Amino acid sequence: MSSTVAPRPPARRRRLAAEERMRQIIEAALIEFSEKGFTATRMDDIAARAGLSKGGLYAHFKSKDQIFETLLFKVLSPSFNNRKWMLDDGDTLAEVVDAFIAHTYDRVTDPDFIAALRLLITESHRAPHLVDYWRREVLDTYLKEQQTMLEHCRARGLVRHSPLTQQAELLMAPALYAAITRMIFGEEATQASLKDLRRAHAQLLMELLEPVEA
Amino acid sequence: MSSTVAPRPPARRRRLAAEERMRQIIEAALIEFSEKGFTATRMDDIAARAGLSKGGLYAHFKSKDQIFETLLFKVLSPSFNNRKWMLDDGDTLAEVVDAFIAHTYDRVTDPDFIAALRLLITESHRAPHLVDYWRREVLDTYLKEQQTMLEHCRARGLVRHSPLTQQAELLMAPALYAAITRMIFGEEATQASLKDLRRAHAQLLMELLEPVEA
Amino acid sequence: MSSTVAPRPPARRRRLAAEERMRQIIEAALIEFSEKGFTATRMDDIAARAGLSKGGLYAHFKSKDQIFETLLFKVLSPSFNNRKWMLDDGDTLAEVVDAFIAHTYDRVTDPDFIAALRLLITESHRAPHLVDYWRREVLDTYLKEQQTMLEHCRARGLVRHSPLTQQAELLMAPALYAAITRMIFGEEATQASLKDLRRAHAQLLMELLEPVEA
Amino acid sequence: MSSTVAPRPPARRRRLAAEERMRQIIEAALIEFSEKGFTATRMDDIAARAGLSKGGLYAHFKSKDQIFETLLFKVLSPSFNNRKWMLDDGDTLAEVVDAFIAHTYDRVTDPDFIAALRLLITESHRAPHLVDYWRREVLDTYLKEQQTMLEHCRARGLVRHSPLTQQAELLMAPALYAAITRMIFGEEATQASLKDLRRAHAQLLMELLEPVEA
DNA sequence: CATGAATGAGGTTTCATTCAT
DNA sequence: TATGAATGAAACCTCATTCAT
Repeated sequence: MSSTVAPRPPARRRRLAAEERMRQIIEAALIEFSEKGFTATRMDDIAARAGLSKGGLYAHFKSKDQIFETLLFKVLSPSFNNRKWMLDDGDTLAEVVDAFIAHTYDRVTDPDFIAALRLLITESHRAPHLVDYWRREVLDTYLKEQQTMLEHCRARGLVRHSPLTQQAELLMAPALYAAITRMIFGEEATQASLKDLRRAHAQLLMELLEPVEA
Repeated sequence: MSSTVAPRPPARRRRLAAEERMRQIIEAALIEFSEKGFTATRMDDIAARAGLSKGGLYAHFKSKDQIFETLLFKVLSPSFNNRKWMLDDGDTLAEVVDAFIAHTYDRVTDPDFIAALRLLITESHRAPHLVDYWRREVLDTYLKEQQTMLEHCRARGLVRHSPLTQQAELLMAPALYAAITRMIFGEEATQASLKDLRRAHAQLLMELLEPVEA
Repeated sequence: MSSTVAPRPPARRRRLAAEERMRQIIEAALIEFSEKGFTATRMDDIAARAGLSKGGLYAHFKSKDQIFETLLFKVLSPSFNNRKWMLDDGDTLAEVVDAFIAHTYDRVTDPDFIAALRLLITESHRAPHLVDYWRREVLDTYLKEQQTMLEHCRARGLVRHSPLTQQAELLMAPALYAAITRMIFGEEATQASLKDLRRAHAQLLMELLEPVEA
Repeated sequence: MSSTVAPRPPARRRRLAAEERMRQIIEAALIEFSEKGFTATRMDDIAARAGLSKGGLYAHFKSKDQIFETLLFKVLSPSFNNRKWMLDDGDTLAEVVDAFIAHTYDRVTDPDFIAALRLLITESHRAPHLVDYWRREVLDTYLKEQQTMLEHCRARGLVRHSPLTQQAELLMAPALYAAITRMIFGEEATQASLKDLRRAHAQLLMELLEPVEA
């Protein structure tokens, strides 16, 4: 891309606390790995984005693999996925659905989330143990919580019984569709269709959850 | 030099053999690229799976990139996506939905389809022109056809108006969810949940499309 | 040493049978490893001496370690040490001693032998299993054979009983002394003292083995 | 800044500490260099063994090479080789031989001596001037002293004329054999054979030096 | 056409040395 | 002085590509 030789700014040596540097490295790695994949990402890429030299990475991580594992561990920890997808309580169905849609599509347009999801799809095979753990302890837990919340809303007469209340995955499937589309076609190319899908998604939830009138 | 010129071998045969070899190479490349990504796949890997030596590949393709482009071109051509996702006509809603679900989940469990989708997510940025073309000429066309078909069914009183009839993506979003799950967790680990999701997906379609009784 | 840039002869690519190349590589490695030690030897050094490029080495050996192990295995196999140290039969004690001394000091001045011994001293810890095997199966066997031969000569009245006939190591200890001296001080610096030592060594054997007159 | 100037710590003490540190570093370097060779030894290894950090080494030595030279200089100085190999005077031949054997094999089992000898074999080429000096001023001097001592004993009728009295190297060659064996096979594996060799060595000296009865 | 040895560019990793703290 | 993060120059190794056979 940029074939001009960099003018080489002498780049004064900056010494940071190890913890801070590690944070920067992991953040850089998330972007690079997600954009290009594990193998196509060079240590130089990560180093440049983290603002130190290639060799400097090795003061904090033993290997490229270890950077990856550390990164994936962070990305898969419950705290990373900060509960914003959650269906929440509310006074009316419209409120509940609107809040859910808002949270969900915030997430879908969050670069860090897209990056993490892409990482999971493309490179999760490199750390099967982490992925197994994540599925059992994070994803399944989240789905069960959703289900419980739906039951709760149904008990209050806020929603009706529907396939969604059986399989919480259906709640967010359209948003995943949007995320994948974004991954493949890019942000700009999917701006418009995202809005349409989001609106239709909301309508779908309303239609499926609206209690039948007596 | 001093010997007689070797008789030209029958051209027809050789040409066929070459074409067959190329098919094998592309098939091998699809699997390897999809499993490991473009950069992590070695020419040796493709060669081994295609049953010839590394050097032999270069008799058929000029470079790794050319293999990739040829492969992506095939994968993105309408013929690869052999129309099985299509919502089809039928006599009752149940028939229509059942056929759609059957076709769709056949696809989701087809290794070649999973491989192609993964390739698209992971490596599509390597050939933006192909992806652009595919979106416009194949994907959007397909979605429009779906929409038309839904209109047709509605006109016949087979389905009712619903968010689905506005955004055909919603029709298959749960199946995409299943496909992504398979990609991340593998075939074995998602066998059971796939069946549940499939059933719930069918119910969802029924509930959303069933005409309201007068 | 030679700070001038090599004029880079285009070095036509020569394709050899794998076996022949491996022989050349091992021969080159023996010299380089022995001269500089394992770690200080670069793959480039071995490659240059073997007449191919660094990358080419990896067509024949998986790693530097594998080159080393293969080399040590060859060096420690009985065939490498071609039995020239052996005390042999003869008609008179002088003949026996002269033959032994000749064989032994031929060995001590053989660059390949010096290289192997140096390798053994400096780098044997890298392959303890090979060294263990060698001690048990090669060295101890050789010492036992020597002892047997001494017994045989004694039975024939050719030599008398002496500490040497109990510990065959004493037979060649002075030659090892010479070898070590050569290693430390180099060939040129030890030329003269080698001759003196050799003569004294022969006299020592005569004096210790000469049967006492009745 | 606003506080009182720190009182200068007693200069004497600090200087001593530095000297002690250097001693520790050199001792650590002897072990590490001897075990792994110069190139394979990392500054970290030396630092760890000397009980400070890598950077700390540079407060005392300018470079790895300087550590090495300083070390070799110490190891090759006459004081290091504290005269224990010397053949000494005595009242009877048995006494002389026993003392010599005791001193010599003490040396052979001294880890520092083994380390130094190994260093000499492996890495002496890095400081040819030191080695040259050592050969001329230390080793040859020592051999000459031995020779003189043998002459002295012979004059007293304690020993007879023999090849040993011509080439003092023969006196200790078997001990060198033992040392080399120890280097290659390790301490444990050579415990038993060392005792045998030592006994035979003593007998050999007796047999070669015992004056002939009139 | 096919093979696989060979090349050379480029990637990961190591490590002596420097320097901010 | 001491520490250890940071640098940069290699070193090992990989792999797309070429080419002799």
